Amino acid sequence: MISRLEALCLEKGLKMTGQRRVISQVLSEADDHPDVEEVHRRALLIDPRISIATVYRTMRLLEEAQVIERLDFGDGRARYEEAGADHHHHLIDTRTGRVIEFSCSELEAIKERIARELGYRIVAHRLEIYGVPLDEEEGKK
Amino acid sequence: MISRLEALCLEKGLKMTGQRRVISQVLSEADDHPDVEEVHRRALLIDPRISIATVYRTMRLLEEAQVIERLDFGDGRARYEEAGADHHHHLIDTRTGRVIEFSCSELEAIKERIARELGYRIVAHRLEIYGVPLDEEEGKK
DNA sequence: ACTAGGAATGCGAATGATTTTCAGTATTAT
DNA sequence: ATAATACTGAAAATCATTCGCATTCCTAGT
Repeated sequence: MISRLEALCLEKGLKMTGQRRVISQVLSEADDHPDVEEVHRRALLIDPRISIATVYRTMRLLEEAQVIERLDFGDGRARYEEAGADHHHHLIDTRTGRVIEFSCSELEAIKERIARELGYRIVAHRLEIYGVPLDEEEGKK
Repeated sequence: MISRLEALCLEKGLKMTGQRRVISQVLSEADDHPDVEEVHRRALLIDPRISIATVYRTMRLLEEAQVIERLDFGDGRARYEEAGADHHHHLIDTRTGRVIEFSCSELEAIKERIARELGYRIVAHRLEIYGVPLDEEEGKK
């Protein structure tokens, strides 16, 4: 069967190879924000002959085709998620690395307004909040 | 004379060496967002015997001491700015790389609210908008 | 189906930013 | 001043990512 991302790739006219199919499947099934090594690890479970170089190449390809989005949580490696319709942002738990997604239409509106006031059209943007759980804070007292 | 950042370092009890003084001066005088190589280049004009390794070490030291802030505009190298009192964000011109700073108290309030709703206390956050000038858009028509 | 030809892959080497190692030097408290 | 300790320069080491090249795999054309 065809994974969600594979279908998207076909729509965009990308040549589909065995390894791209596997990587598309991995990314379709992911509900987190894996880095390249993690994608490779998961891909190897499906087909053990995929090289990390191919994963890097494919991630770049998919990013350029806007099928996935590259994220950066400041830890030195790129993370990825499916390029969604909904504009959301990330709250990163600095203790555990857990990532919570959220979205806020007010935020979007304010951003648009700020860009317009500065004379710009937004081509991309990102908001990340790094935080620690409130309940753990209490625990420390 | 003592540069603004050098004073800050002294306050924080950092040992002040010749090269740290030079780097502090460079950073105090900068009104842009230089990367490590650029800081090194400017430092060399003041004292030609400063090594890039020392610049890297000092930038990290100053970042940890919260004297400067590390930025990341997605081009693979770290940028820095003086850690300011005012919470501002960056709009990056994707055509020229120019960086415009802006701040918005509404944004701050919304972010705080979102974090609280998710059960977190903010320890850091960042918002970057990447855009192209509106007037250049018109020119293309 | 069958084949040509241009992509895609795998491997290892190359890159670019950053960190570390280590021997020598400078800084600060005494 | 002096000792103890931290800092520096230079080069080697790392880490994530990209590239070069020989081989293999798709896709279009027949």
